[in-house]
Amino acid sequence: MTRTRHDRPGLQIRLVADRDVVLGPGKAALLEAIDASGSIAAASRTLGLSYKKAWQLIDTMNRHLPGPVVTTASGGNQRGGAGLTPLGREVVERYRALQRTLDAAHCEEARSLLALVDRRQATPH
Amino acid sequence: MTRTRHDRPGLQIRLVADRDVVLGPGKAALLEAIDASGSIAAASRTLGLSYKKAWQLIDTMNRHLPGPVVTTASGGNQRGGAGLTPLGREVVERYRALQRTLDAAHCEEARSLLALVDRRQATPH
DNA sequence: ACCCGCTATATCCATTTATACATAACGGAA
DNA sequence: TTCCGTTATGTATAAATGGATATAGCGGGT
Repeated sequence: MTRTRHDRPGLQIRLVADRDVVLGPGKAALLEAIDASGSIAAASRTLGLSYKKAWQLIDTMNRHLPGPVVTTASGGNQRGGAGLTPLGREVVERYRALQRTLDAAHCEEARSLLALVDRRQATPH
Repeated sequence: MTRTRHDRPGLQIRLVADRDVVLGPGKAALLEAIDASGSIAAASRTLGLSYKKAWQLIDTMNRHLPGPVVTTASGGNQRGGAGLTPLGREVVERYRALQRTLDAAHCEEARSLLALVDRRQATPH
Protein backbone atom coordinates (compact mmCIF):
# COMPACT_ATOMS: atom_id res chain seq x y z
CA MET A 1 0.00 0.00 0.00
CA THR A 2 2.12 2.82 -1.22
CA ARG A 3 0.24 6.04 -1.38
CA THR A 4 -3.40 6.67 -0.82
CA ARG A 5 -3.15 10.20 0.35
CA HIS A 6 -4.28 12.27 -2.59
CA ASP A 7 -5.82 9.67 -4.80
CA ARG A 8 -9.30 11.01 -5.08
CA PRO A 9 -9.58 13.81 -7.63
CA GLY A 10 -10.95 17.08 -6.54
CA LEU A 11 -10.13 20.27 -4.75
CA GLN A 12 -7.87 20.23 -1.74
CA ILE A 13 -7.17 22.89 0.84
CA ARG A 14 -3.84 23.31 2.54
CA LEU A 15 -2.89 25.50 5.42
CA VAL A 16 0.76 26.36 4.90
CA ALA A 17 3.20 28.32 7.05
CA ASP A 18 6.97 28.60 6.97
CA ARG A 19 7.38 26.15 4.10
CA ASP A 20 5.45 23.52 6.03
CA VAL A 21 2.02 22.16 5.38
CA VAL A 22 0.31 22.71 8.70
CA LEU A 23 -2.96 21.12 7.67
CA GLY A 24 -4.16 19.27 4.61
CA PRO A 25 -6.18 16.24 3.55
CA GLY A 26 -3.64 13.77 4.93
CA LYS A 27 -3.20 15.44 8.29
CA ALA A 28 -6.93 15.94 8.71
CA ALA A 29 -7.51 12.26 7.99
CA LEU A 30 -4.80 11.37 10.47
CA LEU A 31 -6.43 13.42 13.21
CA GLU A 32 -9.75 11.78 12.53
CA ALA A 33 -8.17 8.34 12.53
CA ILE A 34 -6.49 9.05 15.86
CA ASP A 35 -9.79 10.23 17.26
CA ALA A 36 -11.47 7.07 16.04
CA SER A 37 -8.80 4.53 17.02
CA GLY A 38 -7.34 6.07 20.15
CA SER A 39 -3.69 5.68 19.18
CA ILE A 40 -1.18 7.01 16.70
CA ALA A 41 -0.01 3.51 15.85
CA ALA A 42 -3.48 2.22 15.04
CA ALA A 43 -4.30 5.32 13.02
CA SER A 44 -1.12 5.03 10.98
CA ARG A 45 -1.88 1.39 10.24
CA THR A 46 -5.36 2.14 8.98
CA LEU A 47 -4.04 4.99 6.85
CA GLY A 48 -1.20 2.88 5.47
CA LEU A 49 1.67 5.04 6.68
CA SER A 50 4.47 4.36 9.12
CA TYR A 51 4.29 5.41 12.73
CA LYS A 52 7.26 7.67 12.22
CA LYS A 53 5.58 9.46 9.36
CA ALA A 54 2.41 9.91 11.37
CA TRP A 55 4.38 11.27 14.27
CA GLN A 56 6.17 13.72 12.00
CA LEU A 57 2.86 14.96 10.63
CA ILE A 58 1.61 15.52 14.17
CA ASP A 59 4.85 17.23 15.10
CA THR A 60 4.50 19.63 12.19
CA MET A 61 0.99 20.53 13.31
CA ASN A 62 2.07 21.01 16.90
CA ARG A 63 4.94 23.27 15.90
CA HIS A 64 2.75 25.70 14.01
CA LEU A 65 -0.36 25.73 16.12
CA PRO A 66 -0.79 27.46 19.46
CA GLY A 67 -0.72 24.06 21.21
CA PRO A 68 -0.58 20.30 20.69
CA VAL A 69 -3.34 18.68 18.66
CA VAL A 70 -3.03 15.23 20.22
CA THR A 71 -2.52 13.97 23.73
CA THR A 72 -0.24 10.97 24.10
CA ALA A 73 0.51 8.49 26.85
CA SER A 74 3.10 5.76 26.90
CA GLY A 75 2.35 2.38 28.34
CA GLY A 76 0.36 -0.71 27.72
CA ASN A 77 -2.86 -1.49 26.03
CA GLN A 78 -5.10 0.35 28.43
CA ARG A 79 -3.01 3.27 29.59
CA GLY A 80 -1.07 4.07 26.44
CA GLY A 81 -2.51 5.71 23.39
CA ALA A 82 -3.42 9.05 21.95
CA GLY A 83 -6.40 11.29 21.46
CA LEU A 84 -7.31 14.70 20.15
CA THR A 85 -6.97 17.78 22.28
CA PRO A 86 -9.76 20.35 22.17
CA LEU A 87 -7.52 22.29 19.81
CA GLY A 88 -7.05 19.25 17.60
CA ARG A 89 -10.76 18.69 17.48
CA GLU A 90 -11.33 22.33 16.67
CA VAL A 91 -8.72 22.27 13.92
CA VAL A 92 -10.16 19.28 12.13
CA GLU A 93 -13.68 20.56 12.56
CA ARG A 94 -12.83 23.91 11.02
CA TYR A 95 -10.95 22.23 8.22
CA ARG A 96 -13.96 20.09 7.40
CA ALA A 97 -16.22 23.11 7.57
CA LEU A 98 -14.00 24.99 5.15
CA GLN A 99 -13.95 21.96 2.91
CA ARG A 100 -17.72 21.86 2.87
CA THR A 101 -17.87 25.44 1.64
CA LEU A 102 -15.69 24.35 -1.24
CA ASP A 103 -18.03 21.53 -2.05
CA ALA A 104 -19.05 21.49 -5.66
CA ALA A 105 -22.69 21.50 -4.70
CA HIS A 106 -22.44 24.88 -3.04
CA CYS A 107 -19.55 26.65 -4.73
CA GLU A 108 -19.93 27.65 -8.34
CA GLU A 109 -16.26 28.52 -8.77
CA ALA A 110 -15.23 25.09 -7.55
CA ARG A 111 -17.68 23.35 -9.83
CA SER A 112 -16.42 25.21 -12.87
CA LEU A 113 -12.87 24.12 -12.15
CA LEU A 114 -13.75 20.53 -11.43
CA ALA A 115 -15.79 20.36 -14.61
CA LEU A 116 -12.63 21.02 -16.60
CA VAL A 117 -10.69 18.03 -15.31
CA ASP A 118 -13.67 15.75 -15.55
CA ARG A 119 -14.16 16.57 -19.22
CA ARG A 120 -10.60 15.79 -20.11
CA GLN A 121 -9.85 13.56 -23.03
CA ALA A 122 -8.18 10.20 -22.68
CA THR A 123 -4.49 10.95 -22.20
CA PRO A 124 -1.98 8.11 -22.36
CA HIS A 125 0.59 8.07 -19.61
CA MET B 1 19.06 27.26 -2.59
CA THR B 2 15.90 25.38 -1.64
CA ARG B 3 13.68 27.83 -3.37
CA THR B 4 10.24 27.91 -1.86
CA ARG B 5 7.35 27.74 -4.19
CA HIS B 6 4.69 28.42 -1.61
CA ASP B 7 6.43 30.96 0.55
CA ARG B 8 3.54 33.10 1.60
CA PRO B 9 1.63 31.58 4.51
CA GLY B 10 -2.05 31.06 4.20
CA LEU B 11 -4.58 28.85 2.56
CA GLN B 12 -3.84 27.19 -0.73
CA ILE B 13 -6.13 25.45 -3.16
CA ARG B 14 -5.05 22.53 -5.28
CA LEU B 15 -6.84 20.81 -8.08
CA VAL B 16 -5.72 17.20 -7.85
CA ALA B 17 -6.33 14.31 -10.23
CA ASP B 18 -4.62 10.95 -10.58
CA ARG B 19 -1.95 11.71 -7.99
CA ASP B 20 -0.98 14.82 -9.94
CA VAL B 21 -1.48 18.41 -8.94
CA VAL B 22 -3.31 19.76 -11.97
CA LEU B 23 -3.47 23.30 -10.65
CA GLY B 24 -2.07 25.07 -7.62
CA PRO B 25 -0.38 28.28 -6.58
CA GLY B 26 2.81 27.52 -8.49
CA LYS B 27 1.13 26.52 -11.74
CA ALA B 28 -1.26 29.44 -11.58
CA ALA B 29 1.67 31.81 -11.12
CA LEU B 30 3.44 30.14 -14.02
CA LEU B 31 0.48 30.66 -16.32
CA GLU B 32 0.27 34.30 -15.34
CA ALA B 33 4.00 34.76 -15.86
CA ILE B 34 3.75 33.19 -19.31
CA ASP B 35 0.88 35.47 -20.12
CA ALA B 36 2.87 38.47 -18.97
CA SER B 37 6.23 37.61 -20.52
CA GLY B 38 5.23 35.80 -23.67
CA SER B 39 7.56 32.84 -23.27
CA ILE B 40 8.09 29.82 -21.07
CA ALA B 41 11.77 30.61 -20.67
CA ALA B 42 11.22 34.17 -19.50
CA ALA B 43 8.46 33.08 -17.14
CA SER B 44 10.62 30.36 -15.59
CA ARG B 45 13.43 32.86 -15.06
CA THR B 46 11.19 35.33 -13.27
CA LEU B 47 9.77 32.56 -11.09
CA GLY B 48 13.20 31.15 -10.32
CA LEU B 49 12.67 27.67 -11.73
CA SER B 50 14.30 25.84 -14.57
CA TYR B 51 12.80 25.70 -18.03
CA LYS B 52 12.50 21.96 -17.69
CA LYS B 53 10.51 22.28 -14.50
CA ALA B 54 8.23 24.87 -16.04
CA TRP B 55 7.66 22.68 -19.06
CA GLN B 56 6.83 19.71 -16.82
CA LEU B 57 4.28 21.78 -14.92
CA ILE B 58 2.66 22.80 -18.19
CA ASP B 59 2.72 19.21 -19.40
CA THR B 60 0.94 18.07 -16.26
CA MET B 61 -1.78 20.64 -16.80
CA ASN B 62 -2.16 19.72 -20.44
CA ARG B 63 -2.47 16.04 -19.65
CA HIS B 64 -5.35 16.51 -17.25
CA LEU B 65 -7.29 19.27 -18.91
CA PRO B 66 -9.47 18.99 -22.02
CA GLY B 67 -6.81 20.80 -24.04
CA PRO B 68 -3.49 22.61 -23.88
CA VAL B 69 -3.22 25.66 -21.65
CA VAL B 70 -0.37 27.32 -23.53
CA THR B 71 0.42 27.82 -27.19
CA THR B 72 4.06 27.50 -28.15
CA ALA B 73 6.06 28.44 -31.22
CA SER B 74 9.68 27.72 -31.99
CA GLY B 75 11.87 30.29 -33.64
CA GLY B 76 13.60 33.50 -33.00
CA ASN B 77 12.98 36.51 -30.91
CA GLN B 78 9.83 37.63 -32.64
CA ARG B 79 8.21 34.43 -33.80
CA GLY B 80 9.10 32.09 -30.96
CA GLY B 81 7.50 32.14 -27.57
CA ALA B 82 4.41 31.03 -25.73
CA GLY B 83 1.08 32.35 -24.62
CA LEU B 84 -2.08 31.24 -22.92
CA THR B 85 -4.82 29.48 -24.80
CA PRO B 86 -8.41 30.51 -24.08
CA LEU B 87 -8.57 27.42 -21.90
CA GLY B 88 -5.42 28.45 -20.06
CA ARG B 89 -6.82 31.89 -19.47
CA GLU B 90 -10.08 30.41 -18.28
CA VAL B 91 -8.30 28.04 -15.93
CA VAL B 92 -6.21 30.67 -14.21
CA GLU B 93 -9.15 33.04 -14.04
CA ARG B 94 -11.34 30.45 -12.36
CA TYR B 95 -8.56 29.54 -9.98
CA ARG B 96 -8.13 33.16 -8.95
CA ALA B 97 -11.89 33.52 -8.55
CA LEU B 98 -11.99 30.47 -6.32
CA GLN B 99 -9.08 31.85 -4.37
CA ARG B 100 -10.90 35.09 -3.81
CA THR B 101 -13.83 33.27 -2.26
CA LEU B 102 -11.38 31.74 0.20
CA ASP B 103 -9.97 35.12 1.05
CA ALA B 104 -9.89 35.69 4.78
CA ALA B 105 -11.73 38.93 4.43
CA HIS B 106 -14.79 37.21 3.01
CA CYS B 107 -14.69 33.64 4.33
CA GLU B 108 -15.30 33.12 8.03
CA GLU B 109 -14.19 29.48 7.97
CA ALA B 110 -10.89 30.45 6.39
CA ARG B 111 -10.28 33.19 8.92
CA SER B 112 -10.88 30.88 11.85
CA LEU B 113 -8.27 28.46 10.53
CA LEU B 114 -5.72 31.14 9.73
CA ALA B 115 -6.10 32.60 13.19
CA LEU B 116 -4.89 29.34 14.68
CA VAL B 117 -1.67 29.02 12.76
CA ASP B 118 1.50 30.62 14.00
CA ARG B 119 1.00 31.55 17.63
CA ARG B 120 2.68 34.89 17.03
CA GLN B 121 -0.46 35.95 15.25
CA ALA B 122 -3.16 37.60 17.33
CA THR B 123 -5.91 35.20 18.31
CA PRO B 124 -8.50 37.43 19.93
CA HIS B 125 -11.06 35.77 22.15
C1' DA C 1 27.05 33.58 -42.80
C1' DC C 2 26.57 33.78 -37.81
C1' DC C 3 24.20 35.01 -33.48
C1' DC C 4 20.52 34.94 -30.32
C1' DG C 5 16.58 33.29 -27.91
C1' DC C 6 13.12 30.15 -27.99
C1' DT C 7 10.89 25.17 -27.75
C1' DA C 8 11.60 20.36 -26.53
C1' DT C 9 14.07 16.55 -24.76
C1' DA C 10 17.76 13.63 -22.72
C1' DT C 11 21.32 12.56 -19.37
C1' DC C 12 23.92 12.93 -15.25
C1' DC C 13 24.33 14.04 -10.56
C1' DA C 14 23.22 16.24 -5.97
C1' DT C 15 19.66 16.84 -2.86
C1' DT C 16 15.78 15.76 -0.80
C1' DT C 17 12.37 12.67 0.67
C1' DA C 18 10.49 8.29 1.96
C1' DT C 19 10.80 3.65 3.66
C1' DA C 20 12.28 -0.09 6.53
C1' DC C 21 14.34 -1.42 10.52
C1' DA C 22 16.37 -0.86 15.21
C1' DT C 23 16.27 0.89 19.79
C1' DA C 24 14.61 2.38 24.48
C1' DA C 25 11.21 3.30 28.00
C1' DC C 26 6.54 2.71 29.65
C1' DG C 27 2.87 0.04 31.99
C1' DG C 28 -1.18 -3.11 32.10
C1' DA C 29 -2.21 -8.07 31.69
C1' DA C 30 -1.26 -13.01 31.65
C1' DT D 1 8.51 -11.99 35.04
C1' DT D 2 7.31 -12.19 30.54
C1' DC D 3 4.71 -10.66 27.17
C1' DC D 4 2.14 -7.05 24.19
C1' DG D 5 1.25 -2.69 22.32
C1' DT D 6 2.17 1.86 22.97
C1' DT D 7 5.14 6.51 22.47
C1' DA D 8 9.40 8.46 20.79
C1' DT D 9 13.67 8.54 18.34
C1' DG D 10 17.69 7.03 15.59
C1' DT D 11 19.86 5.12 11.51
C1' DA D 12 20.72 3.27 7.10
C1' DT D 13 19.23 2.61 2.67
C1' DA D 14 16.09 3.12 -1.29
C1' DA D 15 13.33 6.07 -4.11
C1' DA D 16 11.84 10.29 -5.88
C1' DT D 17 12.82 14.79 -7.01
C1' DG D 18 15.31 18.79 -8.85
C1' DG D 19 19.11 21.21 -11.06
C1' DA D 20 22.73 21.69 -14.22
C1' DT D 21 24.14 20.65 -18.58
C1' DA D 22 23.94 19.04 -23.42
C1' DT D 23 21.67 18.55 -27.66
C1' DA D 24 18.77 19.54 -31.73
C1' DG D 25 15.72 22.31 -34.62
C1' DC D 26 13.59 26.67 -35.52
C1' DG D 27 13.69 31.39 -37.50
C1' DG D 28 14.20 36.53 -37.29
C1' DG D 29 18.16 40.07 -36.89
C1' DT D 30 22.55 41.74 -37.66
